[in-house]
Amino acid sequence: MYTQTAHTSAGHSPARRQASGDLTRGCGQRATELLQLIAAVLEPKRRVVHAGDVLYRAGEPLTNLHLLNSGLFKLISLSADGREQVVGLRFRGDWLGFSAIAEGHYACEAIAMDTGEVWTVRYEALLQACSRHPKLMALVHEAMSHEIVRDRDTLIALCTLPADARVVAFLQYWAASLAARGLRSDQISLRLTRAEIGNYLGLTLETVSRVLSKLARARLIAFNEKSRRDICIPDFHALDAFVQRREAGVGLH
Amino acid sequence: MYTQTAHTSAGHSPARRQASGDLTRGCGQRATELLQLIAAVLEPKRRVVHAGDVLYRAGEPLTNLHLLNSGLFKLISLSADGREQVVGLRFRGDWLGFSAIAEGHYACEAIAMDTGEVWTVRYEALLQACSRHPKLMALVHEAMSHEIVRDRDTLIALCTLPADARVVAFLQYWAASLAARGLRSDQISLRLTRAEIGNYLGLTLETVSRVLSKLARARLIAFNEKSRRDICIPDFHALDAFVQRREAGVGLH
DNA sequence: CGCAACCTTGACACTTGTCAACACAAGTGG
DNA sequence: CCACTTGTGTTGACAAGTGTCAAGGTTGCG
Repeated sequence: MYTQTAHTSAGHSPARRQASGDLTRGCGQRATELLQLIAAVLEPKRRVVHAGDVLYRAGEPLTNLHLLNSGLFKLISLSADGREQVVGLRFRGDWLGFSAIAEGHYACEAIAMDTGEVWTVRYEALLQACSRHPKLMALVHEAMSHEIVRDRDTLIALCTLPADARVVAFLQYWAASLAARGLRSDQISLRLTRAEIGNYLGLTLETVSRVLSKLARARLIAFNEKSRRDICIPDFHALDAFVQRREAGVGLH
Repeated sequence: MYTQTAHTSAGHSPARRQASGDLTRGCGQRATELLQLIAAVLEPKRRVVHAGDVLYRAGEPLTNLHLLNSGLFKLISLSADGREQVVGLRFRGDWLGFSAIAEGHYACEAIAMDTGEVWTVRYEALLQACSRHPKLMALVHEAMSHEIVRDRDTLIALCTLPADARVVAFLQYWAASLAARGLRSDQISLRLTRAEIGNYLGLTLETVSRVLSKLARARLIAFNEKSRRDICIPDFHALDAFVQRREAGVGLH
């Protein structure tokens, strides 16, 4: 789609897609490592949450950071007129609240999409613990850096991919997140409505619906009989190929 | 349809303008504070760069982080097929390299757009210094958090704003970045081509050019006679109003 | 049963990308 | 000096992708 060419790149090829394959394995381990270390060093407050629970709201002063032990959260940025924008999803091992550190108050709202367990630590206590435990500090930095990278990848997807590729990328991201945590990834149950997915991807709910229908017709995904939010991915490779084809097709002329 | 109005979030969104009055001062101070502390504690290597210099390339192993004392950098993410995506801009006081911490190697390429001075510190040394100096650790965390917030704001702008509002938001972001560092912000000299701006905003260069021409016709901006990359903003408020009107759904051309 | 969410599908409009042509400035080499 | 090239920016005509609007279907629930 963008005909701007970039030769000079020969040296290094990030190969983003591929890299995430490796990334997933390491990630699950790191999550466990982080959780264990936190448990040992900081005695986090543990708390069970249910779908719809609000962990924090935008504007609240930052006193705690949260670590997701299980479950699923969505992060929502609110504008004055009440419109919402989904700005992120969080799985096991992810932190919640990093974005609050800069300004001292939460920049978004965290809502549970499912039953799960949240570990909460005081930010001050975490800072002190980091001073004492270099390993912990390194892990926290890694987690923040990881969030930066992930946001950047999202940005690239939104900037460069057409609607159907975005939806596919979303499914792949979700599946990869499951796989990284050792769960089966060919059978994913989206906890989001079409409107929320569209919101997250910068699309309308109708477009999301159409793309999913198209993918289903092409047998690249299959809906569960009961719920059209439960999606089966028979062949990841075929999905990949689908996106590649779109990119190549538009790119070459 | 797009009814973003001013309050909370800072960053790319038009909302930031109001807040940036306070925020800019704080930001400039923080930058100075950070630079002083780093200079005192870590003896950074200082180095002058010129337009086009490459500070690091994607894939290089992370050993150093960099702090921008003056000048301007662009961050470029390269995909396997050679396409480039501008994923960020960096000004005085900003860090370069945070995204490399997670994976241990740089995730993008940093290219100087102008003459400037870069301070470089070894990442290991920074970690150790953070253990000894809680204040430094807090500042580093703040900086990373700030990067997360900024990326998120960019994301929202790209997801929710139409083309002309994106360009306006980009100009406002640039002006705010200058103002935050104590420079005059009504006279900004973009160091980017139309293609680069479009790339950053998820638009084509033609669209960027058209929007800028339209803004100039409406007297909301003015080009310098010599270079059409030097842009004058006579009235920030009028620019804001332009975006608001677009969002309210009033057609105008 | 009615009601409220949620999802799907179609018709149409509009924003934006694509393609093409041209203008301009800065080099470069004859 | 001119011709030529290269990079950049502007503008127009057209097409494609996506949003908008509207209608109807399904599920779950009081």
